[in-house]
Amino acid sequence: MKELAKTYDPTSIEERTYTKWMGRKYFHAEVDRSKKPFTIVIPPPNVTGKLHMGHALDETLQDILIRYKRMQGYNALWIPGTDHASISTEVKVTNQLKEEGIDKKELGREGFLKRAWQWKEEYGGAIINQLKKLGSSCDWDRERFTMDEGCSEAVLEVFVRLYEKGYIYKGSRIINWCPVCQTSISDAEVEHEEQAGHFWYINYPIADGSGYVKIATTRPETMLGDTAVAVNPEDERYIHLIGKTLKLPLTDREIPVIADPYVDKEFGTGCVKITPAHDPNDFEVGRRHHLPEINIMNDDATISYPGKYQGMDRYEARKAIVKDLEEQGLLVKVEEHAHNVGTHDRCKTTVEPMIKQQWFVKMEELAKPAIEAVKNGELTFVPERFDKIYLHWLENIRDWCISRQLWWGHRIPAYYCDSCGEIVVAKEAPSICPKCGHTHLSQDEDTLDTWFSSALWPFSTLGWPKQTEDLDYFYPTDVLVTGYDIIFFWVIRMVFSGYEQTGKSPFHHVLIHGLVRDAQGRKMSKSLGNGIDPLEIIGEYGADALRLTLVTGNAPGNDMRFSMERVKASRNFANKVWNASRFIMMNLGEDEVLEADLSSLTAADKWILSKVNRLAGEVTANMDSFELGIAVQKIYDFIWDEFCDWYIEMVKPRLWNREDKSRETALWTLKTVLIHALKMLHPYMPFITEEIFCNLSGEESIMISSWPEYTKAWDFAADEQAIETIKEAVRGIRNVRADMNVPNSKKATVCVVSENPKVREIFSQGRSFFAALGFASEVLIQPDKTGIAENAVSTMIPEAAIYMPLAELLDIDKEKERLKKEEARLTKELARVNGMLKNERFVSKAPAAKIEEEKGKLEKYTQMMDQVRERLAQLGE
RNA sequence: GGGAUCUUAGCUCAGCUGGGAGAGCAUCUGCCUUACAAGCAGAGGGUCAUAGGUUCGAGCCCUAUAGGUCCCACCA
Repeated sequence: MKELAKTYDPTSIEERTYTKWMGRKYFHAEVDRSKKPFTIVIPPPNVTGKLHMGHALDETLQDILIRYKRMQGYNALWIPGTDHASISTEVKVTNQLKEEGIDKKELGREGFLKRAWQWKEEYGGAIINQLKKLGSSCDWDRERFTMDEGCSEAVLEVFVRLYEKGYIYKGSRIINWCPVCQTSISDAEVEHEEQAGHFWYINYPIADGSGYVKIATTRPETMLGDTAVAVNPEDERYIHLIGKTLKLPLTDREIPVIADPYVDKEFGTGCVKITPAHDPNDFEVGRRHHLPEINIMNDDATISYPGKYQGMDRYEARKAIVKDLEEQGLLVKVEEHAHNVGTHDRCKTTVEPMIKQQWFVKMEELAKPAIEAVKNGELTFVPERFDKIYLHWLENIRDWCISRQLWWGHRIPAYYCDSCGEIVVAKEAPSICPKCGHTHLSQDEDTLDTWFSSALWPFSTLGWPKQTEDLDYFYPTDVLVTGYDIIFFWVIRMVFSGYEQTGKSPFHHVLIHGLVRDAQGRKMSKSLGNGIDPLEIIGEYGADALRLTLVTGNAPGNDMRFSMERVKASRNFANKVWNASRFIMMNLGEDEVLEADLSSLTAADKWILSKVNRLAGEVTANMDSFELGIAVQKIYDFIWDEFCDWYIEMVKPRLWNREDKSRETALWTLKTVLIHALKMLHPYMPFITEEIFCNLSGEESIMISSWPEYTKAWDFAADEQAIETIKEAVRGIRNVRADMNVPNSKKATVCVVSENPKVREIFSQGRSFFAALGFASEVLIQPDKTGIAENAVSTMIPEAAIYMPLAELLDIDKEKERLKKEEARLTKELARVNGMLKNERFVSKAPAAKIEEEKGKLEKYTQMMDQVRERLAQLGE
């Protein structure tokens, strides 16, 4: 047994403890058929990333679950790893090259990839080390990377399978194009934001000179690509125009007026310019009417349409076009108009819809089992409300554009015959064209969306496509912990991929958490500079304090605010635990072996055992239903309020007295209850609990100790009740002393009067600590008021009256005032209870237990009221 | 346009299947009581957004309203 320092210093302990855990391979899990597996895969942080509060929360929740299950005897496996993060990494490497004066394109694909891998090796590990600082008990021997050999193999396998099944196709579709990143992006990557814009009304002359058709647009520059104007077929205003030809201003082209029900008669002018190549709706209309698709832009969003505007940026062209229309008298009017524009979530550039050849995943069939999974309960979200979000997205899903015009990522395994153009999709490059026999085939230049590989993460990390032992045993995983912000990107894609490739949901539960915001409730962001670095918090207050802060008072799916006050409160709790332990260890002898049989325990001992026992039951239930915030709150309250503030104080007189026969049982109880509580706290605060546990128990590690279970043997309801009675008396005494301004140093005789012999027995047994807690010089216990001074101060509890002869201090008026306040409170309570019990409908309809409970209260309050009234009468009221 | 969510003490938030309003911080009053001043003992402070409804009973369930946040959506 070691002496502990006076305040808890996390820094040295955390480092040493984590090294110990790693050395002993506690985090490592192997297939063991004698145990049930419990598996979590980490949401792989980006290799470009630096640990932020969002990660800290995410990892903390996972670590809590893993440590909990490990202690419960499960074979707990937490697989860590990182994501290659195609776009962000590519941007970072490109910028790094730029600083060296190297142009990515000049360097070439191979050279670039070499640099990117170098970059990954150099910086990619940083976040992993940061995760370790949090105490994460990941199996680092199984660390993976979405572009490592195994994951890449899985990607190829899935791509080929889906292609052969017809679920992956290449096609010319309208996609979202980012002119800055110069790549296509998926629908999920487009953020819609409302922007203030304009509505330009423009006259398109009718070719036969019979007038104009007035259209309204928010993007006049796209008119260069117009190939029709559409009206609603039922719009009587325009029926006569259908089939006519219009002169497209600023061009030498003529375009038809067509009818399509897509047009809303009520909106704008009822005439819509159709630009199939630059608007998703127009694209659909165009395909329906076989309209030409005229691409008017280059990849950087400059105008490619031949003529005056060629080479201008899209916004520059907009101004020029508006100006020219105005000069030609074709601009009718301009209105202010707020509309939604799509932006690229990475770089915030306004996305340009464009028609391009891209690879897509056909979603309709794949989505079905994923929808069914939630509907039939194979997959559950915590909290449940995310079901709707998930289902709504899946039920309205569109095909997934998976090709990216980037180099960093999984290159699409499609090969084109240089001679006949045949497409071959295969895991390995074909040496010969199966169609024409030509020997030159070149691979598709594009790479896959970064989420394509993350979608396979729960099984690719376990060895899939090989049917490994690991896969068979650890898959499907149990819980996925992630933020609501990536349900669409990741969760959905993992689920349908899991069903398609493995026939199972990749996990049973999805625990959703919210965002960590700053103290003002703002998102933490680089641009605002309001981010708090988790590592700094760990350095100053310890990982345990940070972890506790992140889970307390937070319900699943809800955002939270992070403030230093809360961190300090957590740190203070760590210190509290530390000092309670220090106290116990100071009192334990050097090599004392403690043994206690339950019959030798005092009521106080049984009371605290009973409490910690019930706590174990409740905490287990809360944790099983992912109510981690509630669970830790209960542990916190137990340790601080019940164990430290009451039990330790109760037990002190027994410890001071070496002769006391119950000293040993007190020590045993202290140690036993503390260990129990530490175990429950361990998943939340792994470091401090490990340090104390090892010092206290001499055992190897709390991590591998067993989780406390509720046991009937420790259920002592009668003793709990007895101690609660004494606590009530102590509270009463403390109140009296506070009200009367009696310092604790001034001790007084305390007299307990109760007609009930059982109650007298309770106080008699708890005499020593009752005296200590109530600052009594002497405790008298008697059946009646014999010998009690007329002017003693009193406080009432059910079945007993407590008197304190503080004659010199007693202010009769003040005493009356106190009693009257009590009388008023009781009157209110009695009115409430009587109101219920006299209500016939309550008595006839409420459950029997509830009625009994209220009857009990009635009795208790009546007794107290009698005592108060009697005392008041005695004082001449 | 659709949907979700929030509105509880001065601040930040809990409150599980409906059964006497809670925590942390802050404020105030006493305490350096031999584990802890990062502490101990107390106190004050809330018509649980508003209006209805269901129920013996509503912070919790239902409906509407107001305000905030977020997500989705092809009205040019």
